[in-house]
Amino acid sequence: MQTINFWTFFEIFVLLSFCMHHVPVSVAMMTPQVITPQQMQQILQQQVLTPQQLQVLLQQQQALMLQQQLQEFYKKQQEQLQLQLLQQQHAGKQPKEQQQQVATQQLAFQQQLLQMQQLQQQHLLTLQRQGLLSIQPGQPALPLQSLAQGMIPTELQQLWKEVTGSHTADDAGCNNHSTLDLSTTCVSSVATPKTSLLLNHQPSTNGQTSLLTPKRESAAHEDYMQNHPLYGHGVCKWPGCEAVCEDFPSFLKHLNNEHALDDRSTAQCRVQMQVVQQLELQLNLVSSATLSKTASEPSPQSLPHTPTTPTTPLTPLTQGPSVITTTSIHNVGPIRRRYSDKYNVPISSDIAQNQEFYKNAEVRPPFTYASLIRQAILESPEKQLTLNEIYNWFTRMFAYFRRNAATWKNAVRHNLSLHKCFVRVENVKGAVWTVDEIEFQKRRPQKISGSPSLIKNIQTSHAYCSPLNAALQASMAENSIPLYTTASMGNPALTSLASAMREELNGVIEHGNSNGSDSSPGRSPMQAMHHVHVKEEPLDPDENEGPLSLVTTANHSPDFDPDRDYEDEPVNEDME
DNA sequence: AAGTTGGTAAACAATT
DNA sequence: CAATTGTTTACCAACT
Repeated sequence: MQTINFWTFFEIFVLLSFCMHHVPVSVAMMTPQVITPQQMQQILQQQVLTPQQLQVLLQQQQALMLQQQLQEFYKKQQEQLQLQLLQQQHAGKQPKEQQQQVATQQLAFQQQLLQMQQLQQQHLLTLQRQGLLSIQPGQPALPLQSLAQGMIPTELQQLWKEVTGSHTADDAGCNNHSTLDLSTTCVSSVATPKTSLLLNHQPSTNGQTSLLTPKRESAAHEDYMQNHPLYGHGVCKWPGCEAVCEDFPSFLKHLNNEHALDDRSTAQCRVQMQVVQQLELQLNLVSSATLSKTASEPSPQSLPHTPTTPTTPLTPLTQGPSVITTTSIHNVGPIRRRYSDKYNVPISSDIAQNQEFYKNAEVRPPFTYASLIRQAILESPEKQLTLNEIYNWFTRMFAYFRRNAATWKNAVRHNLSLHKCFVRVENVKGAVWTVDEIEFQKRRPQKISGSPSLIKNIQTSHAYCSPLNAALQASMAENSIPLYTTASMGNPALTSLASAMREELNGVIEHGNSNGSDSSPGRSPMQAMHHVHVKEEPLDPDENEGPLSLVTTANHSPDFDPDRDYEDEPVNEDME
């Protein structure tokens, strides 16, 4: 049965996604007004935000994405329902059971939608309270687009810089992880006309629309304390927490202890983004599968990039003002934080799906040099590259590496020499570099931090539940994220997704085996799947990347000239 | 607290 | 000769 095959793939894919803590990307592609997960990730990495700001940002993003989805979803839901039923009736082959099943699934979807909507409204309320979304009575209601336009990355960055840097005297309030008081300065500084976001909503009547001013700071502070977005009715409202806190100070203490910006909360962010992505993916697939059910399947690669509607604008990341520019957010000083290892972002799919982003935005790719070099080599047809070809890959793929060439080229050479996983092979016309995959995996221990119960949940529940649902439940339970996808998400129309996953799966299966005796608690079944032919020694777990089966397309950045020498490009480091 | 890992800088040799 | 390629050491910061 095709359906069974599909679910098998789907199941594995979902598990894989969560095991890898894969940062979703297609959301950003399809709803370009929203911050990309990468930008979110960068924000996380830079740790310029307090957990509260992060939470707000996350909620904001979710609200935006959900709102954008909701409008179209209703239409498509109806469309699809009718079309499917029609098709099935005409085909006459489907037993009534299946028709009923389809109808049930439609219902489930709609329930899910309702939950999303409720969540969204909750988010919006929270945002209003926070002052991040100001609803101005005097202004005419603007279409959703204008809200989205207020969310361009640069402005957000500016916003956060403003928030975190505007009051060094009271810096501990906003910028220190160890304290959680989102001071009124934070609130008032974001609630400026410049940065306030207009929402296509009726003006609220509860007085929350007024902008806070410095004069009202103390009063506002009181107000804020009473209206802390995460505190209400003596209960912590962090998603899924609901811890009882007698008073506000104890709540703050609780917040500080339990919801600090650590691996756990960032994992929550990722999972939530993932959830949204999965939902959107489903929405997209439902509609596309409906439209092309009898036709050929859409190409797998095109799936994540297919716009929801033909009118969806191109990603603003490639457009003027929205491009993340050097002056806006380029990293100051050396970045010593490690990304890929910590967050287990699969480099191949990240790069593949965010090619345009990395090509145009001067954002440092969240991977180590070693990972990038390996990626470059493995992407090549012969799985080998000369040093210069590696250089070229860097500059071709990443705008970030079109500057400070001396620095990163030195780093590349340094890495090539230093790491055993890079093997120099003498060639007829010089030398090329190859990757010793075993060595590479050896030196990259991986953990899924503190989630044995997640593994357990997945293992025990995926067998009999809707796979995605089970994985979501498990993941969100682990990460204390409320379940707003309780409705069954199964839908036969998602078949086309299977082929998209097959590629990734092929890579995984082909890739790995383990010594088979791994029973460490923090290990996921998917990780175990990864080691297939690595038997020699007790290796550390994989990186979960698999052999790069998600092939990147070869379109070059329009503004990148491969012949140009970026080495001496004047860098506007300019004045501080 | 110590060890590990990764990024940067730099000295230097070998090769082209 | 210069430029490129490759090796190595040192230091720092983040992380475990």
